[in-house]
Amino acid sequence: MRSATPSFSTKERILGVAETLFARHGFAGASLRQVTAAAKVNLAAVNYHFGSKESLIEEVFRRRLDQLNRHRLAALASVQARSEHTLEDVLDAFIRPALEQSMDSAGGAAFVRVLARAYAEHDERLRKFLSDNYGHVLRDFAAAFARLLPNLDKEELYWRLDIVAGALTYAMADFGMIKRKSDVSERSHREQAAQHLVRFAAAGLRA
Amino acid sequence: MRSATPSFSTKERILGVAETLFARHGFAGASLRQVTAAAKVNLAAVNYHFGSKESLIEEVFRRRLDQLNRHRLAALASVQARSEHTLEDVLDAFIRPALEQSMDSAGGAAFVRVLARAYAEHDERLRKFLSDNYGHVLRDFAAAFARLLPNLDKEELYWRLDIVAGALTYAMADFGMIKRKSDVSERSHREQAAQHLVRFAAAGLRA
DNA sequence: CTAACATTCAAACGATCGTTTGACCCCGGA
DNA sequence: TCCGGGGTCAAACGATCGTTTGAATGTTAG
Repeated sequence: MRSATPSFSTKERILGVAETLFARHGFAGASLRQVTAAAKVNLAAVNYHFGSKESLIEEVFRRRLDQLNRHRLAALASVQARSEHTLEDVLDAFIRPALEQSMDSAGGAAFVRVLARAYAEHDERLRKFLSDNYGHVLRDFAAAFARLLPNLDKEELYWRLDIVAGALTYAMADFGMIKRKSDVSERSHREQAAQHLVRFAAAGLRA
Repeated sequence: MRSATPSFSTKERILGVAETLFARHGFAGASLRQVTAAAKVNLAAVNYHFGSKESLIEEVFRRRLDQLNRHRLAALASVQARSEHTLEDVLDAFIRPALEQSMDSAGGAAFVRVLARAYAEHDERLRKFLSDNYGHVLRDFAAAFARLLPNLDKEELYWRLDIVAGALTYAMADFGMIKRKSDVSERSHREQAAQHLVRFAAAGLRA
């Protein structure tokens, strides 16, 4: 009776609210007092459960990225297991898991916006954390792209992957704001969105 | 180089330093005390010359965007004056002025990173300010794209323009960090970069 | 029941935030 | 010469920041 959502623990409520507020106001812009107030928990709960604001931020990433990158690597492995696969297949393996996550979980849509923020922030600590924990995923995909584009020299490939990654991150972050025709369901809308992104990125990589 | 020369007024030094620190730490992350210390001016100078931190942020944008968008509109008009012009021409009119600015002025490179931050921030006040003052430029370009892509319905076009704008903003923001071959000059490097971006974006829009 | 531990709570810590104040300096026009 | 206003300055304002404390409460095992 103490809370409207007693099924969620204090830790989980903090993570969920922090995700939303970090997406909306940035890491420096959202204060722990705003987070704990919205989560209906005591201010000290953050430092008790996570140790510091910095660690809370990392935990917000870890909770989603572990699952997301597992799905991405699985999708990539599935694609590469086939005798033949195209650039579009690899791009789909990268994009679709992010779209799925932004759909199925309530905070998933907020998290892709957090990701876009992390992309824009050039904060050294945060970049190192992401690179240390999830850098191997991006390297695997880069290798897959390199195999499919043998005529492109390495420097040029990295160039384009950088643009593609930035474009995809921004595009996915803005998904929640793009109006859709009312006669198509949410799922088919995202389905179309994924196909558009894949074709767009593939055209850019092959140009 | 001559960062603390007395030939620059207090106002100009504040604007220059604020641009750099906003690019590095964000609008909420860079404090007025950091700005005024780096600019070697008194803390109160910001509120004296600009009124508030919010107004300082707007002035940082205004100083660069006025010139940037003037160049963009001039380039667009020049392109459209020709009897025939392609998608690549219009994209070039949008991209090249930004690249020029990021090259010729010392703080220009920092400013495109500030722009990328503004893109990631969904702050209501900042978006309204930018939309009110520079929205007509984007509308002019959107109309030019629509004329060149008559088979694309409006909804799909806005979709792709959103992706393209995000990709270009991000790519330009990261220009300073992309390694270039040492045997090509800075100018020719940017020249190649512009061509790559244009071809990449055109392929995505036509896909 | 009691002891031991886990969690929550109100309150306060020192640091830093944006902003304001009022004295002070410099300098061109009476 | 004096005056007055634009500019700079150190200092302080109240608010808010992340973090810490110690007591109160809840939970679990012996």
